[in-house]
Amino acid sequence: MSRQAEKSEATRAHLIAAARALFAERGYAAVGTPEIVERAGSSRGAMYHHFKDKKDLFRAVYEQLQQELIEEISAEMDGLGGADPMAALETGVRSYLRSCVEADRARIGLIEAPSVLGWAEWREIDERYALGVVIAGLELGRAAGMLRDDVPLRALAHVVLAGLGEAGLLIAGADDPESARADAEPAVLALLHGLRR
Amino acid sequence: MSRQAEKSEATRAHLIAAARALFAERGYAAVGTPEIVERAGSSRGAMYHHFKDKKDLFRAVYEQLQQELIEEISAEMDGLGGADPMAALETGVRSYLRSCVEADRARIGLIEAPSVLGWAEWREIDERYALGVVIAGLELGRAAGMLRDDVPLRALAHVVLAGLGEAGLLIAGADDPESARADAEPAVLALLHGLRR
DNA sequence: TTTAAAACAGGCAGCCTGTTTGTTATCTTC
DNA sequence: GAAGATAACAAACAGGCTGCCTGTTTTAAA
Repeated sequence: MSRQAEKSEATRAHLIAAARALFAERGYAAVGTPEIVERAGSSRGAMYHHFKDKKDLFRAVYEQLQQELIEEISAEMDGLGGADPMAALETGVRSYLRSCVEADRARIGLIEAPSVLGWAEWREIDERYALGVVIAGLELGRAAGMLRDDVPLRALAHVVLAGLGEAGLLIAGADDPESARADAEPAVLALLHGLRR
Repeated sequence: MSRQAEKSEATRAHLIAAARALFAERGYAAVGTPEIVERAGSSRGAMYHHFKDKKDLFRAVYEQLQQELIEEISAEMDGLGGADPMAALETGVRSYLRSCVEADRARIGLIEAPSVLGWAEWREIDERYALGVVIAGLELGRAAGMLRDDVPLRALAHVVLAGLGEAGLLIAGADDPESARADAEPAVLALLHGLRR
């Protein structure tokens, strides 16, 4: 990697990290680019060199977040060996909700992203990450004959993922995240189990 | 009602209506107050007299939306007579999804509201409207012994409502809302039926 | 009729965004 | 290795928007 590309990647990463922290803390609209670049130890000129606009920076933050998320979760799911699809789905749910106890993922990914990116683009990105995992999980469950297959899969995955997201918000926004998790987790699992046949 | 209060209420209503149309069309952040007051045939001075700030105007729009929504839906649910709680819930779901075919409710209530009001306030308002209906519906189902009662009700209501909302977005954002509804409705109903015992 | 207050209108200051122009460092090519 | 080209950054600028503040008019009350 060339010296130039290295430095460039570093400032890019600093900008994303600073934006991520600030967006998580106070939201997209309440944080200005001057504050972001100051925290990143950079300048607005550099920022607008690397990103088309503020929204583009947010998009990078969001994709990073999703990337991390599915890496974590699918690692845990794969750890099971793939014998039992239902167990894998359950593990995925538990893993996700556990990660929502630290809350920046929930705020950026579920509260800010839809309004900043617009629903269409948000959905499109999601499809490459979290939604993709859910769809795959449900498909495996069906292939194993463990889930009812008389419901449109794609729509079902959307609805399930939304429920999971809300559970995450419930946890992330609670005074006592651990006890909120104890409430939210059974709720999501109950929905999932209700899909068995 | 005095002549003054009458006129005052009229401009207030005009402002809310204009804001509602514009927010639904292009989103909260992309619409400025100058455009809102121009469409309302009013002035920024008047707007800041009636509302604390732009967010306060949005809040009024959102509450109006929720008000209309639950009036419509609970009217239909009550029309069933209350004999069968599961049928009432199903009717509520169908009624909501039907209303999402015209899309401003979905965009304002589900995409914009959480980020504009913040999750805590959004949830608080929701609790007085849609979430309240869902909680009541689930409680009736449990009282009738038709729904499993081993899951925290409040969390369950949140998760179900979020799923319902996502289904609404799926419909509102689709090229062909009617066919999207044909996919999304069974998905939500499948989750609901899965909660029976 | 006088006084107070509500309803509104317009202007002002401060901030933010996106663009543009300018400068420095790095890479490539001859 | 020198020179042109390009990427990386910096800083100033214009336009727009928000919230506030100061007036003005209309209505209600005393």
